[in-house]
Amino acid sequence: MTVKYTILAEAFEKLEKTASYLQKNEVIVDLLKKTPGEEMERVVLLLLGRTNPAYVSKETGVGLQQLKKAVAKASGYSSSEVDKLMRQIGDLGEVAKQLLTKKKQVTLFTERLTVKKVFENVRALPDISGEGSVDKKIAAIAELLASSAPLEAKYVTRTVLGDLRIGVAEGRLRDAIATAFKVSPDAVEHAYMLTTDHAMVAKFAASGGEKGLEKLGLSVGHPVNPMLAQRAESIDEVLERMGGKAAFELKLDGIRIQAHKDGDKITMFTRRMEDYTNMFPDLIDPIRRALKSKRAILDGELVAIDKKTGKPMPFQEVLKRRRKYEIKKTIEQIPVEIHFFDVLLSDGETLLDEPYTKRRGVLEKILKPTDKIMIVEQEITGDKEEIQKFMSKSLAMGHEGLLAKDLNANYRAGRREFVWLKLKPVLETLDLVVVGGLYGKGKRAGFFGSYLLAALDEGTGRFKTISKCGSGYTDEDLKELTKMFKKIQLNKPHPEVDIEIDCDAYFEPRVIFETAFEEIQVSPAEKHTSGLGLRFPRFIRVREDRRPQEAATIKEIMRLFEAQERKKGKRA
DNA sequence: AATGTCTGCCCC
DNA sequence: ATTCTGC
DNA sequence: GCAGAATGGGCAGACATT
Repeated sequence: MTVKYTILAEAFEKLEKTASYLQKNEVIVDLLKKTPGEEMERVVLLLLGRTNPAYVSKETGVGLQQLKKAVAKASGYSSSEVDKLMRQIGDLGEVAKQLLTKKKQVTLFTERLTVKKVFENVRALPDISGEGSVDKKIAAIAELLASSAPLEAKYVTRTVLGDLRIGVAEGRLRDAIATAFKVSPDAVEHAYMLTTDHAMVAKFAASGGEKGLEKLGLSVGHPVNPMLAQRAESIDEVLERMGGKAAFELKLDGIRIQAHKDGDKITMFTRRMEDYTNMFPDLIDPIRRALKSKRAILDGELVAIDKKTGKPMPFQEVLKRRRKYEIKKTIEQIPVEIHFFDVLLSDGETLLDEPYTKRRGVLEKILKPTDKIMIVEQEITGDKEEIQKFMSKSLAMGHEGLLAKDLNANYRAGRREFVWLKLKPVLETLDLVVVGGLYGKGKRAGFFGSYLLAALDEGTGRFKTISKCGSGYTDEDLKELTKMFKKIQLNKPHPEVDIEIDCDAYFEPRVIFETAFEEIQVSPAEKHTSGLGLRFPRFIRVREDRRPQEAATIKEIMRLFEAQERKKGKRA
């Protein structure tokens, strides 16, 4: 039995229109109940805007730019027409719907799209590769769109983009599976934590209820969604939330790595459950030798340490290890090590549901540290001064700060909760000049969704860009800023500004944003003309009291950058 | 062969 | 990654 | 407090273009 795609498209439309969890639940439950077993996997994945479970790393290779071409092709409208509408609406799915509505008035179509066809065609995209593949992909998508009704085209488009934006993700799906198949949300969540596979959870729940879900378990070699931490503002907040005492660990700035050992076989997964094993052949044998268990799943952070100084190298250096070619050469330039802090399974024992202290105990028992494989330094305390000292030590070592962990908490796979807290030093801010704006997408359609910021180069009197900023605004901010900037917008960069990045509008350097960030980085000049970039920029407020000549200067920022590097001990 | 554009449930 | 917002 | 949806810098790789 086949399910028509229009049923899905209509359900998606309802889900997009309502914000209520209860109503969303009704719609999804309805859909799941009428989905036959053989379609369950497709429907569940499509609900999440995907055609593969999260742990399968296959990408379409089609993003907004290529997809715009496919929409143009399918609708018969020009690229500039698509661009124009895209700017107004901020959602390519809606653009596709509108353009096809116009076209479909003159075209009759007979064959109705099925869920299976959409699913398989989208899923096939990653396998199209080699010379000419870009055009082939565009053609394949255009064909799918051409046989879609307008509403269907909206969601086909969004599915290809991997961004359904219907307010459905793991939480809504968990609750709906629970209701539809009469099992508890906790059972669904637990099963998902073990398998990382909603389609499988739905199938087992549908056919076997809670008993069915209990059959699912951890499997070595198959990634677990890593547990995440919330940010805390202060040590006091940490102690309050943790009940006066917690385990504190160094927070390292690298790549989260989950290492699996099954006999001799080692596999490494990232936070997004990508298999990175091949990128780190230099760690395979060390892990194998350091780990006493025959089978195990460990959680840790991979960092690069400068041999000369003993300090961590910038995150940008670690990123260079993320590669397919020239691995051997890069191993020498950027040697890495892993600091483990958790264990999810050891030999026969699944440890997810055990408290932190027990897991840490097991970790210390099964891991014999070496020069490349270590255990994260930890302190259990409730003493504020001691925590402060540990924090200072972490920063002096060149690390990011501390993680605080609830001593009794189990491992909550894939969750970001307040049982793990990150503590970082308070933010700095810079007063930067707004020189450009970029149209927003989705719920920011019709507004500038982000702004390009610059600093003053005192030597030349010119403004040079340092970062975009698209976070920190309230809805009200976005509305008011857009209104204000539309009045003074230019259609080319102001003559006093050096810009490499294309914007939708440019401004005379006049308005100043106070901008928070975590770190100053070196930036390629073809991106930011100041040669510097901000890590994690966010808007704080408009500095109405400042004139552009009072903005931060490149020289000042350069000094801040040097001070920052000194603090981390990376420079003399 | 060099350069440019786009993409990534990318990493953070 | 950070941040805001509706539930 | 959770979930979801906006948005950031910067890296390598895949293709397209010159």
